Amino acid sequence: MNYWLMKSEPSVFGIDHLEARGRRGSPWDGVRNYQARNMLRDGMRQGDLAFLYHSSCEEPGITGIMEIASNGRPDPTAFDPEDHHYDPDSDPGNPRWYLVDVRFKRRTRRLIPLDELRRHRILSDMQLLKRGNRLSVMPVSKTHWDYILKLEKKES
DNA sequence: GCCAACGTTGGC
DNA sequence: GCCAACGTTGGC
Repeated sequence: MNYWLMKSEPSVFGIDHLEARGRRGSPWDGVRNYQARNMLRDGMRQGDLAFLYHSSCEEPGITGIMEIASNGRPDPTAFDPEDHHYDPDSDPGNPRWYLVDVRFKRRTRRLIPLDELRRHRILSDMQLLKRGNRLSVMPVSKTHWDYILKLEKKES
C-alpha cells in the first residue's frame, strides 16, 4: 500500500464535495501534467490512501483522507470538446491522460495548515514543502504519513 | 493581484 | 537541441 497527497481548490472540488459523493466516490479528472499522469497511471493502486489538500484558498492545508478506489484509467474529459480540460491532440486509441477514482474516508480532526507542516523539520523533505513545487499529485512516505496522523491529534 | 517557479511551445 | 516567450500554479 502506498500513500499520496492530492491537491485541489476547495471552491472547485473540496472535502465537502468529496464527502457528499459518499460511497460513489468521484473521478479525479483533469490532471494535465505528465509527472502527475505517471503517478495516476503507474503508481497508484486501488486501496492506497491519500491526503486531500486544499490549495489556493484562505487556509491551505490537509483537510481529509481519501481512499484510492480504482487503478488508473484513461481520463474521458480529455476527449470531450465541451470539457474545460479537453485535449484535442490526445488520441482515444492511445490515451495520454489518466485518472483514478477517489472516495471519501474521513475528515482529519482539524485542518492541518501548510505553515504548521513547515514548522516540523522531519517533514521538510516532503515534496509538498519543496520550493516551487507545483505537482497536484505526489507520493507521501509512510514515515511522513504516520507523523502527520500524529500531528493531527495535537493542538496546533 | 503580485510574482516566483516551473512546464510547454515553437522558431531557429 | 537551444532558449525565449508564454501559460499555469499557488502562496502570500
